[in-house]
Amino acid sequence: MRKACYNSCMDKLILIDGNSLLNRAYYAMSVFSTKDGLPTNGIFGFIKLLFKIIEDENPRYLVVTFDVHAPTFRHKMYSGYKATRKPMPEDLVVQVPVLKDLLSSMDIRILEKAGFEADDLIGTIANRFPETETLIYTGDRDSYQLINEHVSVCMTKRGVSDLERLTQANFYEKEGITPAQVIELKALMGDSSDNIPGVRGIGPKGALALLQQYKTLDGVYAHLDEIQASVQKKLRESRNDAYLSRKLATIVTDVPVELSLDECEIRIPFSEKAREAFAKLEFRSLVESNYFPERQKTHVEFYDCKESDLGALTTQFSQLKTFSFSVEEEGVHVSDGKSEYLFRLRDNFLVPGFFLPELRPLLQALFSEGKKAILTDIKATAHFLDGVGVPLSCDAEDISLLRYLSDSNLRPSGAKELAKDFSLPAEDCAFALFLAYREAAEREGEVEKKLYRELELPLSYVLLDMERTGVRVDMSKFPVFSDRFKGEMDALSKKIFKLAGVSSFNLNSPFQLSEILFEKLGYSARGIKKNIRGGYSTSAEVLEKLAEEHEIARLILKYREVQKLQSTYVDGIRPLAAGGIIHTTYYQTMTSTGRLSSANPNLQNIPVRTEMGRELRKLFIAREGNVFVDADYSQIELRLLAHFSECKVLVEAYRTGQDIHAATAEKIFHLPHGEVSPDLRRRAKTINFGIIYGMSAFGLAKDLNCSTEEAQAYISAYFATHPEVKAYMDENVRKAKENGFVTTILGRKRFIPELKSGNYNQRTFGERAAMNMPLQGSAADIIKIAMLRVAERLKREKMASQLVLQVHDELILDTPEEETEAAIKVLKEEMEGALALKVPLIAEVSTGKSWYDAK
DNA sequence: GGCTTCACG
DNA sequence: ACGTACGTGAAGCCG
Repeated sequence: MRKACYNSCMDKLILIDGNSLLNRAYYAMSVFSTKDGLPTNGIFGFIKLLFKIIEDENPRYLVVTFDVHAPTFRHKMYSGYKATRKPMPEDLVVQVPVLKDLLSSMDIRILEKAGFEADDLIGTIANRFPETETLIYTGDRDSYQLINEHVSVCMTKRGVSDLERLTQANFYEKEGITPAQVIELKALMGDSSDNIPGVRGIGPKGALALLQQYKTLDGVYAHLDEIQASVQKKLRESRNDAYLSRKLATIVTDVPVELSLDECEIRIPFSEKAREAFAKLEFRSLVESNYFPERQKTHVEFYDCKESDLGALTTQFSQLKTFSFSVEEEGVHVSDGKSEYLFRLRDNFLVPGFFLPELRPLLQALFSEGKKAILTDIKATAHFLDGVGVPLSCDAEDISLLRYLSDSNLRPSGAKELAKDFSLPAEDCAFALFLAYREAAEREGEVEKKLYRELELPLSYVLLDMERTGVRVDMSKFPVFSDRFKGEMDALSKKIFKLAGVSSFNLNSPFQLSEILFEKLGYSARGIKKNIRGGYSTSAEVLEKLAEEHEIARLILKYREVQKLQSTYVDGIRPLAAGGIIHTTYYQTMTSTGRLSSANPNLQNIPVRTEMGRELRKLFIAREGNVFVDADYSQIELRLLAHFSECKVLVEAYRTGQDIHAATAEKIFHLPHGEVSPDLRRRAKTINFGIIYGMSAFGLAKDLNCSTEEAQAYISAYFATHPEVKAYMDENVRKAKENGFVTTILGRKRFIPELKSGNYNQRTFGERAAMNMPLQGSAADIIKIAMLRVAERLKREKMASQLVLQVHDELILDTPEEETEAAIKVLKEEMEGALALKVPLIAEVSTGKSWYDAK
């Protein structure tokens, strides 16, 4: 909400490039529309951003500019003009007039003028009120030239929420030129998206170098003779273009428009007319916000549980059908969609069991059968209720899951943050859940709704059971491991210090270690990596190179391994194993691909690759009289690659049950069948992994410890023998660039805003993510289906086996011994039958008394 | 709190 | 010409 603004606060003017921000908002939101089919995602995103700007900046004045679609004055001057900008998609075009009407209804000043770009209008206004602090919101870097002591630019980066603020103070530091040099730069380098030719043959690098030396275009041409011959030639040939470009790039700051500051003043709350316009667009959640006078009032009532009579409220709540509920530090929030009730905790802090007995009848009334609870996190709420001894017997909706399915890049947010999103005060966080649910219900597409209702929501209950059940650990083994590891570390560190010729140093400090290795001992290895702060890297990769010659590096590697096992897996896990059972938390909304993650402790990264580490799996044991039944999908991501790409070689190999890595080796190394050496098979395996990750020659080379050229040859050979895979990957990237997102086999979406980045690294990262996500995410989809099927079937067949672990492609049951055969059957059948692909899905099952044995 | 390192799929 | 595999969580150091 607009904060009170006193004497210290200067009147601020916000200038918004309407087309630019609408465009960003459109691509940042998933597609949704009103019940009449009018798409509104761009408008919605724009308004959210507008509200955020108002909240963050508290401006007194605000103007939104729009382009009128006609060739503009500046562009017309250049005869070669033709639009190279991507045309607006049709379902965004229709949103433009609607947005303008909406802004008008809010009494927000709109500025547009035929023949002038939004840029020019913004420049004109920024120029006109030099007394006023002015902030320009745009995605157009041309606007940088407008920066001065009273004008700053907020640049939209990826999506819309990420903004970079450029001011006179920080501009040079960030961009390497002054704002005034922006047009000089463009004059030299040009801009294809704006049809500014620039100097043919000079790019960003060259232009920057010239400007650093000669400051301006005039300066460059005044010193032509000093400039290196090849560049000089280009400059001479393109002189006219350069000066024309400079003109084209210069924003007009004297457009004839009439505008006074008074007309730009924003008035909050907005009018009744605006409220109706919002309602018409079905932005019901926003209608309820403080921006409108008619917002349903929420009554916040405080109860000290000790002193209040909760009986009347309990009766009142027991009549409710739907309610929202959130546990916060200061207390428990409940809303009926009209009011907010806060059950404040003594000392404003949640101490389990401290106040709760008094609240139990009320909670029982709320969570009883037949009701519906709107929550941010069903699992967390259920665990909370477990602590009070109240069962969660009613239906529940989970806002976190809904948000996650609408955009897997969103970080999980609690009720308090949702309240902020809706411009509500934090006390109204339960009420915010109502709004969030309504909004999600209004706007999610059918695919998201199905994924929510049929996959993630039921899965959350399966995960809840897994977390409640927990995994048994053998407490007696902790000291055994601890003693062994401590002894080992002692011996290793003594030897290391001796070889280093020092009495001691902190082996766990990469900095101290690098000093010893690279300065005191003066070692160096080919391609020693520097880390960000310029220091030497001591990563395993570097140490392994060093280890070829130096005993000390071998010992340090060993020390590192043992130290990791001790600190993370013994000392880290032991305190979480109170009572001999570990209850990990599975996060269902943490990853951008759809995978689960596990924390406190993380049970998805228990060592397995080295024998010493793998021994730790002896800590995890089945319950008394039980065994673990453990099944993992065999190469599920590669099988999905075969499925999606329909690559003949891959499909054939999987249908006939071949050793896939050996088969790959035969193809790319042109070997006769059955003559693959273990080493070549290993290489092929690495290449197969590389394919899944959107491999680069460099990355593959690093992993194979070979030259980049050699790695590139492998990649070329792979794509030559698997052309459909190449086509599939290219198609993934193409679609991702076109739509802004990629999808899994079930339609789960991941937006990849990095693909639109001007930064090469970000963009190629986006491309790799676009290749990987459909595979990793589809594998996640499939094991989630399998988990639902396994849980359901165990229940249906009244078995006592319990799901206890999920490790991405692996499921583990804790099974009574006499049930072992049945459990194997259930696990294998439900995993393999989870989804029918063009190649078989295979789950490999093993059993054992401990996780170590179940391999 | 950011960086480095390293455990897993 | 330029840095690079995809996705996580946890521990320890250092400012």
